[in-house]
Amino acid sequence: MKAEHLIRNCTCFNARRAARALGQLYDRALAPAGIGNAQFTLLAATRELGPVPISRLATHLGTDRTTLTRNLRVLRERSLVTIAPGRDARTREVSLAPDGEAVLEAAVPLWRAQQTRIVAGVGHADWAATLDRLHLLHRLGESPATTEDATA
Amino acid sequence: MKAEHLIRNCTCFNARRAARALGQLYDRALAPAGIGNAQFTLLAATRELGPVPISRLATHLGTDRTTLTRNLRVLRERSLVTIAPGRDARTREVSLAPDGEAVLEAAVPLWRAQQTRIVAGVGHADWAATLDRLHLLHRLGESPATTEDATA
DNA sequence: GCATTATCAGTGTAGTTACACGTAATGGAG
DNA sequence: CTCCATTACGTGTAACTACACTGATAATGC
Repeated sequence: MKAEHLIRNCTCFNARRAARALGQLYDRALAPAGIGNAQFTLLAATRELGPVPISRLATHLGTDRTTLTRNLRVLRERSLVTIAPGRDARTREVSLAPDGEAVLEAAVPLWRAQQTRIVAGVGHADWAATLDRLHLLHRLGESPATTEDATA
Repeated sequence: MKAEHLIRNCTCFNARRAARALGQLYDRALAPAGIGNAQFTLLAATRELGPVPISRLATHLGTDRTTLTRNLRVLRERSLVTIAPGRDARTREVSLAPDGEAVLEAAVPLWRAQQTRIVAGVGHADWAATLDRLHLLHRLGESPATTEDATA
């Protein structure tokens, strides 16, 4: 951990750089469907979770709630999702609109092709392990404390 | 790869979610120094590379060149970096300003503490492997083709 | 019932990110 | 020396991201 190679070893920098590169890659793959990787994720999650309150969606996706509010606005303006008040008057529930279903159907094969290329690039065996690492990093970020250093 | 758990297996989504979580974690750790993780990276890279043209910095950090232009503007307005024309009149070279040195010096211990927590959380042995995975993902994103599928 | 607390959501503000496009300077080919 | 491809850079536009703050509704305690 010499000061000279600080960023080369920074977990945060490397994770974010990898995420940027993958984001661009998936964005280009999904371009024919007219959506980016973030929107794809949002549409897919909405389809999976059915009518779902925004906060629950945010928790599920690991994004800030207010970020989701704005990201949903873009999809809503394109009629890809609908947002309606829930039974609890505080909540607003997100649903996949017909146009959103169509776009998602067009996007899934494009996503699958790109995903397959990545899995092949990493190698099938290593890919599962890679996904596990990403899950672990996410979990470490979510639970900031982990106060017991586990004598590591 | 059932359609139901599409995002759960998406390499892009998981990488970006992990990056978001780590970004927030490092942001909070660096807050006392008055900078975020992206700015920390930028300052550290500038110190390492000395007076450096923007494009070279962009290549080095894996960010878009135009993104760097704007991110540098923020640091420049805070007098953390200086930007001067290079010998080649097309280039503009970035240098770490005195204030930037001070901020960076204050930030490094904060960074190191957070970095250590992450390394401990992942486990020393696994951490190196994790970093390798992130490097690989970055590389896969950078070279989109990798045309030879290696019979995978 | 009423006050307090907790939950859900939006806005103001600001930083990060990248594509499409345009501009200026360099370096060769002729 | 001139023309042209290449290189380096900025701007317009738009999306993604999150914190601090605010308002509205629900749930709980008395």
